[in-house]
Amino acid sequence: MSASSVRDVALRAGVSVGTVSNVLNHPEKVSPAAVERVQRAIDELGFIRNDAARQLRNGRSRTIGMVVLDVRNPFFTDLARGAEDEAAGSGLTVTLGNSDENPQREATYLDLFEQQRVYGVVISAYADITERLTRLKQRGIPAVLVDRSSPDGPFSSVAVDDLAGGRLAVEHLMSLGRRRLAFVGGPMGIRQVADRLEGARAAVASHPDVSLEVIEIDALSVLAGRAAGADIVGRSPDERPDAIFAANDLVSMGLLQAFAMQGAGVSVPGQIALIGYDDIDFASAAVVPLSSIRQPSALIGKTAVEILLAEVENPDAPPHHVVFQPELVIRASTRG
Amino acid sequence: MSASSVRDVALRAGVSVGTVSNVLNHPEKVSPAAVERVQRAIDELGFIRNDAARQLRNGRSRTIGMVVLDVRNPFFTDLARGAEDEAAGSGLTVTLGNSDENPQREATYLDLFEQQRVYGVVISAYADITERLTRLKQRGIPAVLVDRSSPDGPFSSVAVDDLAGGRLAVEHLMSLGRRRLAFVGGPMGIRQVADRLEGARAAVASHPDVSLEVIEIDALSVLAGRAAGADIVGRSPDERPDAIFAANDLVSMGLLQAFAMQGAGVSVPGQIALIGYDDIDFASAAVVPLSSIRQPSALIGKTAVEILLAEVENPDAPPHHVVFQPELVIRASTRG
DNA sequence: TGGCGATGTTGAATCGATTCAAAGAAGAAC
DNA sequence: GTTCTTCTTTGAATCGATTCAACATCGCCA
Repeated sequence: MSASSVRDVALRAGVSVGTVSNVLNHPEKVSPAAVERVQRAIDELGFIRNDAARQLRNGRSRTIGMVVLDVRNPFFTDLARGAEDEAAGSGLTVTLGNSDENPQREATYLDLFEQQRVYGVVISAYADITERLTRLKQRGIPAVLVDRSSPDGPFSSVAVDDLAGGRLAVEHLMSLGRRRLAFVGGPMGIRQVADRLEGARAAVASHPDVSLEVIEIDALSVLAGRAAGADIVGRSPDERPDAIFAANDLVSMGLLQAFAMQGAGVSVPGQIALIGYDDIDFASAAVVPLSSIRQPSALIGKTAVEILLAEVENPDAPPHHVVFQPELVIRASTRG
Repeated sequence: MSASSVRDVALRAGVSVGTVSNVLNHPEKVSPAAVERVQRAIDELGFIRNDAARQLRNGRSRTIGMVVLDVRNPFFTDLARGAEDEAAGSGLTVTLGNSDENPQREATYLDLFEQQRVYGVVISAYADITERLTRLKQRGIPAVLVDRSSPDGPFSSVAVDDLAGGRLAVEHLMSLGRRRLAFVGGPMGIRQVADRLEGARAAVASHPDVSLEVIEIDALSVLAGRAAGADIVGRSPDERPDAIFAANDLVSMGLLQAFAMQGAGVSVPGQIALIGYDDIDFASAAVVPLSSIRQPSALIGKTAVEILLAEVENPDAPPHHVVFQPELVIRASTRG
């Protein structure tokens, strides 16, 4: 019934608690005979280490805290999976929190992780949390920002060049001969969104005959995309854009749903060419397979954890900044 | 730099550690003046409770461990979200683990949760883990099975009636006049898959003119669905089924991709009607919007946590078993 | 035989929050 | 002034794994 402790194991094996602990943590320091006896005692008693006690003593937990903007977005689950696999290699776990683009929730998770004295934090930030992260750092908890390039900031980051991504997307749309472009995304407070838009603007800047309308939405979700799409459908045909760059694939899927809806009858790519961002699995399975800007999601997560591990080893090293390049994936939604 | 403890707070506030602890946990037992002084000291020192120490003393953590078959399946993220929201109401957190339909990973997570002395476990089981769960229970850690009806088992469960779901799906396909049905799903070791198939078989049983072919796949993923779809496309047209019931929406999306692929040219629902299971958001955004069997995913998660909380209060109560009824959602893939 | 190094083992001290029996303070009642 | 209540506060003991200085043992060589 009651859990057994190292003391019970020691008693049973006829050794001291120190030896039991050594068997668990530094078996090379213990004689084979003792290891054997302790192992048997552990098995017989069904002893399981108490993590809380280990943590208390060690001062830090074996868990990495991760916060993402939206767990329902496959991009982030892929990211988390990459992080988890890398962490597992060092015997660490990942706790995944979902901020839902809500500063309140984001802060709550960071507080929680601080209470838990997590090993480190990997976060796709929404609000400006420099202050909180600084406090964590003072406590000895390093943080790595993901999906956000902040080459000047005090914290390490792993990101994809969203400016380049935005440029890629819009240049592709222009290469199709489209001239009345629109960007659908938001909230603009999200750095990634702002960067993608900025990249788009830069690409358009050198083409005086091309216009770029910005349609701001309040979340990067299928629902928000669908609502924006319904608005566009409601316009007279000549006021609609002839190509849309959506801030991510969920939004572009929502747009597509609105366009394909009975009675809407906006053809993609005929009337409107459509490109998204992230290249999630579902993008290729949409009504019209969606073009997208691919990010190496799992690799981003993996890299973030690698950096985190390095920072725990060497807390005073200057921040690392890794930037991956995105890749254009062309499918039916921008073809023909 | 170094974190401050209750001792530091007590010193600064000029009270004893007991009083500080009482302010944190039972403020009603402390005089307003003392509460005020302690609060100020906490703020000034930036004191943050050490969870490991609390846990060690309390014997159990404030985290619920959850294991699902596939985090990339929106059904499970919805489930997790429902659980998380309910848990938050009681000041609890949820750690989400992903077994990937892998008994090894599943076991690893359960071990980890046992080490962590989690508050309770919510699991969508893959392998037979009765033994492990029993051990957890002896340790005082209750478990609730989700997405699996086991009315006779020793553990509480929250599920959807998959037999009924299978029946619903197949009856719908038959009502369209289809006669050469196929079930695509697997591995059969997954109870939910087996139940859905059994429901399908039961529905077919009373229709001697209807056949049900079983196409077993090795994972419930888009990829596995696509592979199965390619096989079907490779058959001569008169050997193909005229309706398919897929074990979940990911599989049906994979099938659909294969059918819609250039050169495949299998029309849905013209040549093959297609219905999935779970009714994930993406199902309605597919090439052909997919019919499905809807499960109240968030509600399942929420209910599981409710039961868990009750079991911690009252460990000796007999297991609870909740079964929700699924719902048929008809879309273009089985229309016309 | 004594001395030295190498190798293994010991167990008290430690991490930090919580608990609870005991002591203290303030007030009420006689 | 004394006794009883009631309300607060105190601080040592506790949870369980880990650490590390001190101790024991053994073999080896001078």
